[in-house]
Amino acid sequence: MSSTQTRRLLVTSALPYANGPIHLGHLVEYIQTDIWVRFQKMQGHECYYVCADDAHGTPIMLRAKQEGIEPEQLIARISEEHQADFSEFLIDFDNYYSTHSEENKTLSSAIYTTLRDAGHIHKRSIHQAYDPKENMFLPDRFVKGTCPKCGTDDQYGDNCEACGTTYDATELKNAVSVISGATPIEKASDHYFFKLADFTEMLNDWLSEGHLQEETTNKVKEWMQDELREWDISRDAPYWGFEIPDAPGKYFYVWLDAPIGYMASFKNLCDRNDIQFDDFWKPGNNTELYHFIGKDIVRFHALFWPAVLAGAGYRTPNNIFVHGFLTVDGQKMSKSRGTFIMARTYLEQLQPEYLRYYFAAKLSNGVDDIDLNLEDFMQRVNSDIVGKVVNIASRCAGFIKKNFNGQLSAELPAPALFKELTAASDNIAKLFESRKYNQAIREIMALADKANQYIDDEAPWLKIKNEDTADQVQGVCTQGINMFRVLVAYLKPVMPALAQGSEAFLNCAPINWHDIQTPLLDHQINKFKPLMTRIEKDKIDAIIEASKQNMATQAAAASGPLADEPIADEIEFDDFAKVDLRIAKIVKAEHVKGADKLLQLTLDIGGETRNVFAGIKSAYAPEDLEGKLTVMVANLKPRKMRFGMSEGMVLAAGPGGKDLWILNPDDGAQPGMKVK
RNA sequence: GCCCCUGUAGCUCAGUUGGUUAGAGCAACCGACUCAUAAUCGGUAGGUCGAGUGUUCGAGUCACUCCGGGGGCACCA
Repeated sequence: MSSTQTRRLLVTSALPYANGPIHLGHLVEYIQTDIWVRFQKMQGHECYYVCADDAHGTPIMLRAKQEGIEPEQLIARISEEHQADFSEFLIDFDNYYSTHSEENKTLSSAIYTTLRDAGHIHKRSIHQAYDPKENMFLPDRFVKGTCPKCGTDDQYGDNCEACGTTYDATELKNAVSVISGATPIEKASDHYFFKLADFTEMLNDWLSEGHLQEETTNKVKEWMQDELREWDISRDAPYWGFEIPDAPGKYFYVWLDAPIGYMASFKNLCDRNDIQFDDFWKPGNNTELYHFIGKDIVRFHALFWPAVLAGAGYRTPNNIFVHGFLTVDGQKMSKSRGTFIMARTYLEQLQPEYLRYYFAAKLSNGVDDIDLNLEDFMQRVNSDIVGKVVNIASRCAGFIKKNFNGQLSAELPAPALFKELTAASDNIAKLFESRKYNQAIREIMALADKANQYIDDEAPWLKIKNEDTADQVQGVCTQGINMFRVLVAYLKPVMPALAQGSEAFLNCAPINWHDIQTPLLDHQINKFKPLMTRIEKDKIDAIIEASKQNMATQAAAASGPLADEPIADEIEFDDFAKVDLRIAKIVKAEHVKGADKLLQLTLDIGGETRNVFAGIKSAYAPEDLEGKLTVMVANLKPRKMRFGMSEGMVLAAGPGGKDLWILNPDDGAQPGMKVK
């Protein structure tokens, strides 16, 4: 790996959406990328790391409206927050920009125009749900109603969570706009499509060149088996984004200008420095382009993006590095459990490098999810970094300072052992290069164990007491401190601040990958100060507690139940009276084979029993329900469901998932009593 | 529903093209040491490799089924 050639690399992380704060899930990617970039730079390569806020799209437009501000104000504020979080996590972008920029507008328009002129854009009319009150077309996620197939209420406009049917938003029954509560109408509109199928051959070739991880290639090939459909790249006004040059009232869909945002951010960097943009984006140059992304956006990056680039005369990426998602304590991050942790919440309690180290210790080059196990996190960081690595410097520094005036010896007493550590350099470099950080960390820690063993064997604390051996102590500790220096060099991409602190202690120039072959000898070092302290349990508890509270206040503010689901239109008393609500006793509750969300309930309503399927499996175990009283709609027309007839409906409140609560009458109510 | 990934000691993970008594770190326990941020060193113990069936002379490693976890099924960013 001692490549003497300087590589030229451009690296990106996915653009965070300018609609909310950075959380630990996001950070997996930025930390993974940052480590890789720092490693490349340490190798002496010319490497640029760019990113930007993804600042367009309907959700941002709506959120700004809700807050009563302009979208520009919203994205400016979010961008500031994002950048503060990244910077404190030591994510060292060469440029952090926004997709709402002149550069991006110019590039998006130019790319679109080229594609259009080459015949890759197709215009046709489509029918879409339209909110007559807000005068806007509604994305599927902004329409809710009753599933046309199974009759489940409160489903989004794309597919039914209960029966899994997919449909158009226009097919929903009793549909309402999530924004205004109005009934959407169907309206035709011209949309612009990118003819992805034109690039089928190009993409097949590109895939077979082995650019992607094996798992990703397989996934994309699977998609390629179906005919590649046209990709809708336009949205109707009102929309927050760039207007399409030749189509007034039509805007680029956010997913078109977002990846172009990578280019725009880099363009902005080039214009401020002496870098040739075309060297990195035009074909035929000896530069490398890499995108780090999560597995949720593979489709956009591995199909659309290369096709768009190729169609517009640009180069395609060398690779797209896909990583998995973050789970916390083995499960999806959860707001109610307090494991939906914001970057800011973490930073208020703990240092960023703990997390950088832990992620590094778990990240591989695969797409598997990684788990942040909080107990393990604490133990691992404390043991590896504080107990093993930093300890080496800590236990040697005192002797050197006290007995030898801070002066290192002129030679190493165990050069072979030192060589053993430095000889690992190539292998560790190879592991970083191939993003097997977990293996690199394992190697580094094994070396740290060797260093501690050496010091134990030499027992400087005994040697110092004996006049015959006291002068050996300088050598032993010099050996220890030099081994520490090698370890810090290996860890520097992961823990740059630790490295900086170590450089101050060692009184040496910034450590790079290749210096370590030469030990520091006959050299004055500074007083040792703790370079890293242990993680304490109460800090972690504080993070969980604060995360729970965050969510509570956030839920209460902008996106409360009333905001999410506005109160429906007024009704007459007679309309209400039609609904016959009865107290019901749950006599039996059981799982339904094959159903993800349903429980089958047997309800006693005072002499009569009803069979009801309720979509509450995510929140209740059958045994928790049996014997309970609740409220049901008793005169609802029986509905045939996949698993049988459902003869009524149980009333429950809440957004869904774990957060779902069935109604409970006060004590004294009896099965069959009418609720009025 | 269809599809993908995943399930190895208490925890986090290694386990190469199927081949001898399944490995490591942390935690636990015992011992040593006291230079060091209750750090370090040596040792001990701990696993029916999610469950079952199959293929095979032989399976953690291949196939199928089931169970648990994560995710995808575009127009949602």
